[in-house]
Amino acid sequence: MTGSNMQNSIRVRFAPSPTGKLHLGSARTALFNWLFARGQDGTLILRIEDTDPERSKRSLEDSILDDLRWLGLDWDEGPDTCGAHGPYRQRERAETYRVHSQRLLGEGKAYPCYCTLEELEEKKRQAMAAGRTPIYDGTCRRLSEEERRGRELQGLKPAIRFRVPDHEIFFEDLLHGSMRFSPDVIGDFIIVRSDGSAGFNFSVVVDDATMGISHVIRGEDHLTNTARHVLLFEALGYAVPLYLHHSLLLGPDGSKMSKRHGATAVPDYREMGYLPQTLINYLALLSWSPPAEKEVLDKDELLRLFDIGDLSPSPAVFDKAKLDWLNSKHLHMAPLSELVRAAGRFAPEWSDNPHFPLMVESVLDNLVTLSDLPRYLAPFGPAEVPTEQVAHWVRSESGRAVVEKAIDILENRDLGGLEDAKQIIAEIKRDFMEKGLKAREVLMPVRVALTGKDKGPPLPYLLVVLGLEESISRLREL
RNA sequence: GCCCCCAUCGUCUAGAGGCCUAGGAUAUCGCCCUUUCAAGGCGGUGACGCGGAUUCGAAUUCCGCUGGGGGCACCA
Repeated sequence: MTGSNMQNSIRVRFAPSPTGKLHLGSARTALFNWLFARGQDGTLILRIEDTDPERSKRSLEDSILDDLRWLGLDWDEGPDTCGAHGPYRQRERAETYRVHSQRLLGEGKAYPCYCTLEELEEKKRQAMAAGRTPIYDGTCRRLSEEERRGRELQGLKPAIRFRVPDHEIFFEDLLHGSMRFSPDVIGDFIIVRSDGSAGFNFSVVVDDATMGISHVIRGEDHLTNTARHVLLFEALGYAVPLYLHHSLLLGPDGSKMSKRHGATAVPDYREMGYLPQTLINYLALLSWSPPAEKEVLDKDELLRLFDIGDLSPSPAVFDKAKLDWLNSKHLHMAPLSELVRAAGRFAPEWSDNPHFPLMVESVLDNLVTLSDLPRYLAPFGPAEVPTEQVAHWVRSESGRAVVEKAIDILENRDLGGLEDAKQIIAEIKRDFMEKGLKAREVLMPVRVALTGKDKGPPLPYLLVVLGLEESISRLREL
């Protein structure tokens, strides 16, 4: 990834965890960060939050990077680059976390906690039952040195908890304004697990601090976590970054979009035949609207118009119908060559045909996604036996006459390209329309004779792709 | 349960006290165009959650309620 050379102090990050494929909601977060960074000449950092050894998979990291590239969201520093603030995988940053946690321990801002998982579970259950906020009760907070030694001798491996100070927490959110949290609702939280690995809240803060992150742009599900983060920044003596929590992406039922809403991963949409520019455009339209009323935008236009401060604070429901509409728009905007390249895998049985670009062009108006291709391209295949409903077109007297005439014209003409074909069709049409037939009474018999169907691409395309010989032979077969 | 966020057509949104008998997009319905299917053009249906307060005047400000969402892990 090549980055901007005109970097200033604006540094933002996108920090996916490789526990699943790139989610649409994550992609939207990535897009907001990207638009902000690229629009401000800032630096975009890609950080892999793989601290959960159970669920993190390297193959998923690869697929996330792959999907980000497919979307055209590039980064300046990340696991695949050599940046000054690396490494960019949290699992490779253990030493940094260790140093920082030791510091907090040494300063008494954190303490070892020997409570077992079972004990904690029970405490939580009791708190819930009693109607209290299920936060840590502070059992290990005031353990004496002796008590600690005692537990160590028992062979207990402590986790490290942050000692939440007894003062209110304030921070500004760029979208939500002033936020205030009481320390009573927070409770000492784990910063290092008993296996020695850093917890999420801790590694995020240490990384944001040591990577020089200036703006943290993330989903609103992190809004309450931010209170903890601010506390950690302060305890560590680092400057608190600016925060912006954007709205969440919702499923049709109004809850946070998740697997049970169906396809939620970027690669799912890729496979369904949506274009990357569609996804980018659509994701940007959720919680944001362009100042002019033009909604179909490419990445350059987005970059020019988008202002992260204009984001709406209220959540947005993902609407596939509008995504479909947008995709058909982008299908029309994309250069044919690009489309043909992307279309190949959706219509492998056709992609080697020298007329493939023409075929794609002929059905463009019908497509919602590229996966619709085979269905609409079918008329280019072997002719079908006409069903009863369509057979009448070629059985009628005028229908037969039209077909005869078409054969006659085709036998005496060259068929070089689309223009020739258009002329041929026009000629057939002209002849019979002068005799009082309607256009459809002329062209439907030809269509049915050629394909056996009453639906399909414009006739000139059919002629060119089928070729003169094949066209004539199909007309004759009738 | 506690804490936090949010609240305009089904959906995405415009609207920062009078320009709003609330605008656009999508979806939906109808008409036109059309060799088919589409695409396109035109038009219709459709929303300020409720209650107070402030004000000459509130979708727009304030409070309460209701509703929805998120968080409260040795997940991220």
